[in-house]
Amino acid sequence: MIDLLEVLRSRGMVHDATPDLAERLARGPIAGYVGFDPTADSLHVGNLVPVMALAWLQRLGGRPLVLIGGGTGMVGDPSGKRAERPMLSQATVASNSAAIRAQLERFLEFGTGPSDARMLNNADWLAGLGLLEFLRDTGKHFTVSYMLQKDTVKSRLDSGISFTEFTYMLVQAHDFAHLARHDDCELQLGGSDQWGNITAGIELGARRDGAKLHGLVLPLLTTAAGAKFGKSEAGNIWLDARKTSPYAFHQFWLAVEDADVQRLLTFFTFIEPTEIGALMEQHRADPGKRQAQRRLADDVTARVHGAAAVTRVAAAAGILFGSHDLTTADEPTLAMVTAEVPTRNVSRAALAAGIGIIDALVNCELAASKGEARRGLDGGGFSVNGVGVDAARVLTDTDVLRGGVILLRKGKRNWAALRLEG
RNA sequence: GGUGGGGUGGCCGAGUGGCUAAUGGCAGCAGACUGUAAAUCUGCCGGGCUACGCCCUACGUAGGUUCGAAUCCUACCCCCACCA
Repeated sequence: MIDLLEVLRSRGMVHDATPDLAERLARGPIAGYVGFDPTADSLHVGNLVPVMALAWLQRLGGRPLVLIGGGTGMVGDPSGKRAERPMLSQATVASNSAAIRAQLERFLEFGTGPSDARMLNNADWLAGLGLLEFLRDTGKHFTVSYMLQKDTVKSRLDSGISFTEFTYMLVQAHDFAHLARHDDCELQLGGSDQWGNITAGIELGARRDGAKLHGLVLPLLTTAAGAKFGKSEAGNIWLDARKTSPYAFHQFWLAVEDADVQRLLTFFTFIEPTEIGALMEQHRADPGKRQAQRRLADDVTARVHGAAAVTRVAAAAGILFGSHDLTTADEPTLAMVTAEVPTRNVSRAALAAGIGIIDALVNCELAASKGEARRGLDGGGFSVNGVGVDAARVLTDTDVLRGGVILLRKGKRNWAALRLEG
């Protein structure tokens, strides 16, 4: 039987793993965990690599544990000097966790069976943990020199690291050992930056409890251009449809550059490597068709937003990017488009009086400020119903298309709709 | 507590009295070319306005000197290194 390590390796998803993991996997299914910060009420695509790893773990018979950092989220990893990490209230953690769980259900089967996923919150055991108890049971097993050798600490010595951050690895180690004791968890997965923290947990398990624990870290995903993956001009690409519309989500994957598609297909879909190979073959034969990107976008969007969303969104994109003349498009076609695009209402009266293009653009958030709108207009970056406009343009009733909308566009692929109300 | 260094726009990093809304790089946005790709070239890149000009806000914070300050002075806050 193929094991987790083989599958992930064949997909280039193993950055490093503890040496005995292969042997352990050969003996049977394993429970493994990944930690997530409950700092937002949604996951974003950057979080998806470990999620996929957990999904593979489950597909191969293992039991995925999702650890919500309700406790560590309060102290951990304060980046930036001014941005003091916000204290999350229990209520926020609870609602964020619930939202994250709902998203994870798209990838994992939750339940109580032997290979069903479970969600845990480390606040449950960290909140009541006393300092003395922690120092005795966990701190005692680590030397400072061991901790100083960790890259995460070493690289921070010059720029400064607080005691809290320094201690973070012990808290995470404590979590791993706790899960090992109480939930038979023998494996921790995470990004490659987690290696030090994971091995600390393995150390603790071995020294204190005589447990044999394992770790596997995934590569840090960057684009071919070296940029951080998962951001667009609008910021993070979220799984939550209210934060990133299914249309925008699908577009994000569709616009991926050639140099990245193959890797993204292997990371974010369950498609077999041989099939991906064949797909890339097709893609190279006619890159302009973007078949690989289409497959990627459809696959991931279907998993996150459902197959129906893919159909809708692809149809809308076909119209928006096709050679359709929007001014003559029929109502159903336009309805399909406007359903996928951010929409603002305008009153009949306001439109009759005429709406300046600058105000309209700011109003529908295609421009962040009037100045930005003006500059964009000067550069020829905006269009109304597919026709380029300048700053003097005023929107009136004559711009209203069938179905009562006006379509505004910035650049090639940022759309917004004004809907006539009443 | 001492000594030294430092806090500039999303990030990095110049700038030591007016020519500075602040060089340069990165990131970002738009245009051209393409394939909703890359590369390349071009423009933009604090905000507002009844605009070829004007008004706000901005160089850690608060005062001060000056016709004029990111640049000088004072106090304070914060960060870093070494020492105690």
